[in-house]
Amino acid sequence: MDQEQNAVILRQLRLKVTSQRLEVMHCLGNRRSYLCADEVWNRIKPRLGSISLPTVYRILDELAEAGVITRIFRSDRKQYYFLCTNQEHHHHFVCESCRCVEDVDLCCLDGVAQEIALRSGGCVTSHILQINGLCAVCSEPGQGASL
Amino acid sequence: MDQEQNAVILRQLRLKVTSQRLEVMHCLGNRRSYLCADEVWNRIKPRLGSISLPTVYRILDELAEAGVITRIFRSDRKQYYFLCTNQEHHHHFVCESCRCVEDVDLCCLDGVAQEIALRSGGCVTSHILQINGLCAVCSEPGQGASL
DNA sequence: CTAGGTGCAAACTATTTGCAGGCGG
DNA sequence: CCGCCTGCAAATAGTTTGCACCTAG
Repeated sequence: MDQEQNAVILRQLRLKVTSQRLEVMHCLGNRRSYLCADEVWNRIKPRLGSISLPTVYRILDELAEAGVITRIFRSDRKQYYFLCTNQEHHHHFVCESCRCVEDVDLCCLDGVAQEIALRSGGCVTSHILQINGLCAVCSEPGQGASL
Repeated sequence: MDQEQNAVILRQLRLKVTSQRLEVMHCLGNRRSYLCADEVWNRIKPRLGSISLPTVYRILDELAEAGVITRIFRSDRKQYYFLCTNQEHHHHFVCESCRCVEDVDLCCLDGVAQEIALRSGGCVTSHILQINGLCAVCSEPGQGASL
């Protein structure tokens, strides 16, 4: 059961352990792909009896701020969320077809920060790196699930 | 005058050369920082007499699709646009304080694409890389303009 | 018991769309 | 003069907010 681990995470963040928060975390934690707010909502509604959409938004937002879940960028103007347990600094390879996400360990941030410091004197505080493409399954001809 | 260069770009994209399109390009082309749609709108309105906001949205969108301008990511859910003339593959260092943008030539995409191909067999089609921080001026204590 | 969390309904706001008229090529 | 482009007004939709009630600690 991951509920206990999720409860520990919530306590560390000084957030109360509520069934709503546990369900949101459980929902995202049990998949290798990302979801948007109303998809999370629809999945956990039957399990909780009911939960309001604003609550889902609030929970997703606070978990993302805390770094527990990651935002996935897409060109529609919706927010997507992915939960990964990898604590090391890393980035994501996101399949445009089936929405699955794989970890990518390579990151060139050190080099970039150095270049910026040397060239202009600015300092780096954060960065966004997301790789888009087709996963192994979806890049097989005729295999892709369409979004 | 950059109007003639911008007109050439529009013709290459098979877009009609209209005063609205020229003004949007001129507005973004004359700065080292990014703007959102309604900021562009407010800046070019007086120069054109009038222009509608939906037109600004349409122009920004088609220029971004064509790769003439770049989208800048921020956590509010607005779209920001930056025009840079650098045709080489590169990324941007974005100052969180004054909105200025500097080019960053380093990109680890090749390594990443290789890692993904080797590890799982997926293929990379695009990537997002944006470095956030404070530019040289804004990282001086007491210098930063606040957004 | 009490502060933080949730539900509800309503507001907000960035962005999009349909359509009629306008103008660039 | 034809078809792309624009303006207008209205709609869309994701997300946020105010407030009263509730519940975890």
